[in-house]
Amino acid sequence: MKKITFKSEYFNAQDTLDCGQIFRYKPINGGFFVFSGDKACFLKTVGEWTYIECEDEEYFKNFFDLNQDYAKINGFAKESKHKIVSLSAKRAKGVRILNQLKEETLFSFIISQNNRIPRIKDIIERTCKALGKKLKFGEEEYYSFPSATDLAQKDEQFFKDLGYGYRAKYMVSVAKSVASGQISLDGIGLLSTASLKKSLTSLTGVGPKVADCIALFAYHRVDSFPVDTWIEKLYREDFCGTLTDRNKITEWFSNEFGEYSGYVQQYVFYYKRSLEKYEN
DNA sequence: TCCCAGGGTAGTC
DNA sequence: GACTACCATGGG
Repeated sequence: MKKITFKSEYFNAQDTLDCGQIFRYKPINGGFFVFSGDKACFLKTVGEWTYIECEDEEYFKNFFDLNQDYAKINGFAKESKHKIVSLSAKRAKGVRILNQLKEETLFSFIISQNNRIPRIKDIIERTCKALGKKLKFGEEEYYSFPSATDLAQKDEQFFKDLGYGYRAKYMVSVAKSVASGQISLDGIGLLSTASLKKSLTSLTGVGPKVADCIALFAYHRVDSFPVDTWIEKLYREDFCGTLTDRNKITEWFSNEFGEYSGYVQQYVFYYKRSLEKYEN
């Protein structure tokens, strides 16, 4: 077991995990088990220090985006003329954009459509338990995220029984497209962000918002700005926006924040949702 | 009971 | 191109 120790005021384990970009993690002893594909680690933040315990050091260094200059990123957002952005940047300064696996992110965000985060987590956990490999991280048992090939062998009823609802048919269709090589998730990584999103939305069940999330969380396309119901609400309430077409709202935000779009989006998404939690 | 959730598809005009 | 009904499920 290796231990990576990292000092930064721009890394908070809970804030990074709890902002809807990742669905497989589990709190323990003030820290978290974090799962990605068939790998696992333990993550804990104490003050400005963050500890990562894992076997595959290089994988998790990249996973937690340790090579990015978050002082610069957060600084950009803090100086924004938009009050909500600078405020969010201060409150959510420990949020980072993870570098997640392509297949896992694709299938996870297909589940996410018109759904709630706790329920997304439950469905993914049931899927891993049903199809993943049983593994151990220290004393902790966990299941790997199943491959597209494994998913492609199941029918619509299988996914319905796991609680997918109407998304079951999307899983069947997309799993077959990926498993058959009809689309190469690595191959499309060579494309421009616009072409990458176009390729992703060619899959049944992947629309513009889900494609934006995959581009951001699995391909690190930080010029993406996913617009969901929360962001649309924030756009109206905090930016006094008048556009109603989500594609145009995405375009507006991307033009406004350029190469920092993805980071700004996570800051404001986290802040807006945490506000709602405290109010209720 | 209705409303909503990290929306997308297919049909209509 | 834009508008809209419909899509499962579960929590508030």
